Amino acid sequence: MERYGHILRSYDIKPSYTRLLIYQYLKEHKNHPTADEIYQSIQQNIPTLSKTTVYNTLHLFIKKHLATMIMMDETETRYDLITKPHAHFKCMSCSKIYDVAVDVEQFSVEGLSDYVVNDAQLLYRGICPKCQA
Amino acid sequence: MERYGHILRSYDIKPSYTRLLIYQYLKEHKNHPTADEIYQSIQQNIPTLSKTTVYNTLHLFIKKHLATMIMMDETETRYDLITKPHAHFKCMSCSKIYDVAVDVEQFSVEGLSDYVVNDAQLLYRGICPKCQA
DNA sequence: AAACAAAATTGAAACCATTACAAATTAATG
DNA sequence: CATTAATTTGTAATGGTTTCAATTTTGTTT
Repeated sequence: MERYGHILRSYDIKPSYTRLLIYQYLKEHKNHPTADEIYQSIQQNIPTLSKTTVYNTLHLFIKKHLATMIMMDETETRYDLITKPHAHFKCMSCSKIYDVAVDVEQFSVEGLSDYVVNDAQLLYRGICPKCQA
Repeated sequence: MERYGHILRSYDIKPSYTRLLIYQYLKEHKNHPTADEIYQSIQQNIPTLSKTTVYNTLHLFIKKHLATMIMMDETETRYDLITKPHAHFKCMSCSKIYDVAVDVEQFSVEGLSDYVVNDAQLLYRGICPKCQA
C-alpha cells in the first residue's frame, strides 16, 4: 500500500491514507468502478469515510492526470442521429463539443470478432484552439 | 417537416407530430443537444409538451437505431487510471464493460492538429458473446 | 512542545437530470 | 360509433453528484 506513495507524489499528490487506498483500489480493480463501488469497498477499512472524500480524491486524481473518467450512458446525456462514424472533441476549458472527422471503421480492433457491435464512439478531451490563446 | 415522415417510418417509428419535430431538431442541430435543449426548443411549437415525452421519444429513436446517445462527463461516471489507450465495449444486455485492446494512437485523426489532446476514449456498444447464446 | 496555519476529511442538505407511473388524450381498428 | 391500442402528459420519486461550512488532521513556526 505504502509502496504507492512515491507514485502519488510523482503526480504532485500528497499520499494520505485515504488517497493511497483509493489509488490501490483503482490499481487492483480494472473493471471501471463507480465512485460508489470505491466507497463501499474502502469504507470497510475506513469506517468514517465520506463519499465526498471519494469524489474529492477522484477529482484530484483527474486534475493531476493520474486518472480519467469514462462514461457509458448516464445523465446529462447528449443525443445524436446515427450517421457516419465520427469522433467528438470536448474542450475542458470552454466545454464546447467539436465534431472531428474520422473513419472509426478503419480501426480494425482485434478481439471484437465475437461481439455484435451496434455503435462506436471516439472521444477526445483537451483544450481547443480558441482556448489556447 | 412532414418530409421526414418516410424516414421515421423506415425505422418502424410512427411519425407523430412530436416525433417529427424532435427528429427535425436532431437533424438541424448537430451540436449534440441535451434532452432539455430539445425540450426548450420544441416547447415553443407544442406548449403542452412534456419532458417525459422528449425522453420517451429519444429512447424510442435509440431502440430503433435511429439515434444514439453520447456522454461526456456526467453521473454514474466510472473511473480508470490513465494507462495505455484502450477501448471499452459495453454489452447492452448484461451491462458488463469489457476492455478491448486497441492502439488508439494509430487513429491518425485529421483536423486535430491544433487541439491539445489530454485523453482519448473509444467506446463500442453491442452484445457480448455470452449474451448471444 | 505549544500555537498557529494550511490541508484534508466529513456530513448534511441541495441540486438536477432522469425515471416511474398512472391519468388523460389522441390515433387506429372493427 | 364504439372499442382498443398507442401516444402524451404531469407529478412525484430516484439517485448520483455537488455545495459548503464545520471538524479533524497534518505541517510549520516560535
